[in-house]
Amino acid sequence: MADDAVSRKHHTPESAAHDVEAAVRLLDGRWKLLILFHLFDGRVQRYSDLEKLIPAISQKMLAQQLRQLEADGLVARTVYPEVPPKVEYRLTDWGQALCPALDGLLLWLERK
Amino acid sequence: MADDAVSRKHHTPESAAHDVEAAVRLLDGRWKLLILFHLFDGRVQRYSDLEKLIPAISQKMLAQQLRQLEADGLVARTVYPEVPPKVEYRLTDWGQALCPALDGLLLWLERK
DNA sequence: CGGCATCCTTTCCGATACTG
DNA sequence: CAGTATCGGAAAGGATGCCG
Repeated sequence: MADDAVSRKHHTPESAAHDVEAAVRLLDGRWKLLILFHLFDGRVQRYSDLEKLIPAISQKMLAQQLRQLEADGLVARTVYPEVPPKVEYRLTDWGQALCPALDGLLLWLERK
Repeated sequence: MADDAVSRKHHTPESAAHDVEAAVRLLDGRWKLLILFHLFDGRVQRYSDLEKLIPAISQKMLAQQLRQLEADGLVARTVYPEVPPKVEYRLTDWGQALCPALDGLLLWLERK
């Protein structure tokens, strides 16, 4: 058996393409990568912090992209029941683990 | 100054996001990953082979996605001046080098 | 065989206004 | 402060027909 850390799912061209597409779809959307890279250093950011860090984004898109990242399990959202409201965003462990994978893409791009 | 294989471009959140977006855009398009994974094993495929391998794709999209992959340097196109025409597609070295980077994304996805 | 041109539908996204 | 609601334009993508 020895079916441990080394074992990998078997992929056909179709299944590999399907799975990579699923991964890419998680990153798709005009602003998601920008948001992620502002969280990769482990910082926790408030909604208004992200608005300042990404000046060109509209509130609609910021909220929408954050909702999707949260629904997909990359970002965690914490609401503090205060007045005025305070909401913080940070990466999940899994979201943080995306960083080296994206670095692989950067290395590939630099190789061009 | 020992500025060799270890040296890396310095990235801000903006530049890293911008570069990864550029990489993702090369893969974006409903069918590109499917096409790439049918070429990753080193096989050379004719236009009509790809049509058979990806039955759901329209001719318009197959041609368009192949043009973009070619323009972006991932795929090489060879035309044989015969009647009837014969056109073959294969990965460039750089295109082939994308495979391990995508595998990193697969590993990340499997980790979920 | 290996396309390109055209039309049409769908999805994405920016701008703006409003709210607990 | 942290969103939601609505509108309209732009862009991606599917269906179909024609061509060297």
